[in-house]
Order: sequence, then structure tokens, then C-alpha cells
Amino acid sequence: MNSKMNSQEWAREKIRSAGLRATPARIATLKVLHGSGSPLTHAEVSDKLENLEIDKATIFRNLTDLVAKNVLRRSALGDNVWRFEIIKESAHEHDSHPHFVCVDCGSVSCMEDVELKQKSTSASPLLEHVTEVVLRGHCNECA
Amino acid sequence: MNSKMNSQEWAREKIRSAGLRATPARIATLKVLHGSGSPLTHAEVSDKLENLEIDKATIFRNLTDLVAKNVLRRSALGDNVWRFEIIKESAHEHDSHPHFVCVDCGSVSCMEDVELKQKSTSASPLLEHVTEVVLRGHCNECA
DNA sequence: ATTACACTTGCAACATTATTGCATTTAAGT
DNA sequence: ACTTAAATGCAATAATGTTGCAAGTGTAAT
Ligand SMILES: [Mn+2]
Ligand SMILES: [Mn+2]
Ligand SMILES: [Zn+2]
Ligand SMILES: [Zn+2]
Repeated sequence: MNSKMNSQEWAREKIRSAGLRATPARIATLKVLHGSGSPLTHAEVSDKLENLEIDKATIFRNLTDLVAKNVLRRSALGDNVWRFEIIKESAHEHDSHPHFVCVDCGSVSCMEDVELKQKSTSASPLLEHVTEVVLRGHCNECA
Repeated sequence: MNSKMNSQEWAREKIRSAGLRATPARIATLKVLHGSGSPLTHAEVSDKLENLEIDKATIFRNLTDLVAKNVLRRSALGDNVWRFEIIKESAHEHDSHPHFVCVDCGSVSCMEDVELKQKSTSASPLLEHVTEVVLRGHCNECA
């Protein structure tokens, strides 16, 4: 991944190496998600692409396809809306991290500094089988 | 709460002391939830009450009303469906516990033996503000 | 027991989020 | 340029949840 590569080229490359065609809709979608610090809903992606007038079904299908190819992660954060974020190709295979959703304002944040600890060893399911952690509550803004 | 009290009487009492009218639909709903070891969706409650032929809007409204009166807890467990469970009037005011949802079979379990621990102190939001914890993954049944 | 009335219900319409079918268009290899 | 499987636009559909309103009912006062 060349450091001189711009966002457009990066997105195109990402899509192509996933075995998908680099269409304008996909490139634009990936650029939007790349510039976001937290996962975005379909509606949020659509809003940022409104000038391109891409059909909502197309955006949904592209998001779904990119999830299937492990380019994006789809998370269900508890407010009945899917959110999508780019999977960073970092050190760990399982770089999934907890997410926090504010029940007041709906803001979402990625939490890299929280870990889980099991009190007793009794219960099923085991923590090893946990693939996603969602915390809900009141963010600092909403006190 | 008399130990001889049957489920019907218990439900009626619970509803009345919440300041609501003890209608057949509400009593039946509470009895169903009382007999369940994990939170139930609206659809699951409806299924168990199908012989009573209660309108779905009524069930939704009753569930919502009982949540407003702190008789039930409504949880968003990440699969875009609300779930409802009875709030046990036990020791702690905040007796909310983490829930686990299997992404394969959809089963839900209440986890009483898991606690959260924060790695660093940097991040917002603080854990004190977290009101709900949801774990998603693969249950023991689904390996 | 009867009555009165606010609370509750049933029904249908509506809202939101997401998915699917199909004809048309397009990306990309040749 | 040509070819074709992949992708898109559009409209219909599904699933979950909400709302308006007329009719029915639980409760308490009489
Ligand atoms: Mn994240
Ligand atoms: Mn529970
Ligand atoms: Zn907030
Ligand atoms: Zn399972």
C-alpha cells in the first residue's frame, strides 16, 4: 500500500483485490467509510453520496458485498440499524473492538481500550466464542 | 409477595401496583415472560399468546407501558429486534446484566457472571455510563 | 348492582429499515 | 471495439414497529 496512493486509488485497489468491479458507487462508498472515525449506517453513507444519486438498493448491495469479501465489517449496535466500517488490516486477525452507542444522541464510538473479564467459569457461552461486544449508555456529551 | 400466590395472582398484583389495569392481555403477557429464562421478542410473546388472539399493537403497547412502569426491561440485543424481560426486584437497583446473542441460531442468554474491565483510563465514554452490555458470537450449541 | 369515565383494545393505516426480481447498463478482459 | 458476467436502477416486497380513532372494558364511586 503505497503511501503516495490517494484515497481514490486506495479504494479502487481495495475493491479490485477483493475480486469486485471498481464502480463509481463502490469507490465513493469506500472513500466515505475510509474518512470516518466510526461505523456509518446505510442512511449516513447515502447522505454523503447524495450528489451522486446512487440508488439505495445499490448502496445496500455494495455494502453487503464488501462485507462478504471481508473489506467491511457490519455491526448491529442495538438501535435497529446496521453500521459499516472498514476492517483495518492490522496486526491481529481478530481486530474487532467493542463499540459504544449513546442511547440519547445515537453517536457511536470505537473502543480500543476495554477488555472483558469473566467472573466465574461456569457459564455458557464461553468468552472465546464472543465475536462482538456492544456497550450502550450515555455518552459524555449527553452526561 | 405471598409464596402461595400463583402466577395469575402474581401477574395481576404486579400490574396493579404499577398503576395499570389488570387486563387479560397484560396478565397473559406477564405470565409468559415470568416463565421464560431469557428475554423474549414481541413475536415470541405473540406466538405464546396466539390462542388469545390479542392484536399485535396491543401487545406492543402493553410491553411498552410495562417498560415505562419499570416492570419490564427492554433490551436491544443487536439483531434489530426488541426483547423484553421482567425486572427482578432483587438486591441491587441496577441489576442489569450482560446478554449473549448467538449470531447463528439467535438464542439469547442472560449472563450474570461477566464483568467489564477497562484497560486504560483514556477513553470516553466512561464505563460508569454504560447501561447495557451485549455480547454476540457463537453459542455452545452452534460450536 | 349500577354507573361513569378514563384506560385499554382492535383495526387499519402508516413509518422505517432492509431485501428481492428483473430489465438495462457497464466494467474489464480479450 | 467486442463480449459477457457483474452491477445498477426502479419498483415491489418483507419485517418490525408506531399511530389515529372508534368501540369496548376495568375500576372505583355511588
Ligand atoms: Mn469500530
Ligand atoms: Mn436477561
Ligand atoms: Zn450522547
Ligand atoms: Zn447458537
